[in-house]
Amino acid sequence: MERTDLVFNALADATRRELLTVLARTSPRTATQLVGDFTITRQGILKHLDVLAQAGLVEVQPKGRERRYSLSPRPLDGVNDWIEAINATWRERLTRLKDLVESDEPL
Amino acid sequence: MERTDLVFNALADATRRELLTVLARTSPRTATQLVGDFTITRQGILKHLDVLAQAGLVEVQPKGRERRYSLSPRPLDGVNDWIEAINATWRERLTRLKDLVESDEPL
DNA sequence: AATTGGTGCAACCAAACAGTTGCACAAATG
DNA sequence: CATTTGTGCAACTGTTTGGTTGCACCAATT
Repeated sequence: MERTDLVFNALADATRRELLTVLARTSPRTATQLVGDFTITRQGILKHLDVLAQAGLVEVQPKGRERRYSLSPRPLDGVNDWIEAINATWRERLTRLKDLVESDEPL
Repeated sequence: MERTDLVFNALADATRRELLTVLARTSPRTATQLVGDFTITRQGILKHLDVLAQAGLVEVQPKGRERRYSLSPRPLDGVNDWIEAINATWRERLTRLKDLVESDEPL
């Protein structure tokens, strides 16, 4: 799995997106601190945090015996780029169609 | 599963993203036409197209005995909005931190 | 030194999923 | 009418994954 794929995959889960939202508001936080905001176990949260970290969407900073997680939103640019690429291709295709219709060529 | 969730989930798969890219370039296309661009079966493609349709990212247009699929990129706006929301919260948090540092208050 | 609290690792389970094959049906074509 | 070609539906398989419990470890506190 390459980077872009990891990012999209990480965003595919609602709990993980919620984690990012929480971390955008208040970071860094440890897994145990995050448990309160969710209904699942700390281990469950840790798995999600790991997926997010693999995608580069979250950074871990060990501090004493704690592990503090904070948001790292830069990979989201890649998502924007991909979407923009799709939109560009689509717009260009529409333009081609429009030109074709406006030219008085027969079908 | 609500709409936004369906969209994110649809984008999580590499084959589905590839499908969208192909459809952005050349649509509408039938499932059988699309097979050539991939290594998987028509049935596999159909499953992916169904997921994309559920998310509103693809539209189906029956024509004779064919079923023509075309891109419908509007749900991608929702993704952009979500990313922008995250970025906004994050920026605001950074600003709060900066203000806190610049005010000459003691720690 | 003993206890407490935060952490990671491993095994396990059930559900979801990507992808397949097989078949039956409907619409074009001859 | 017979044949071909595109389609949908259903069943099956292997793998992934979200989530759990249990345990061992390590650092801080007393």
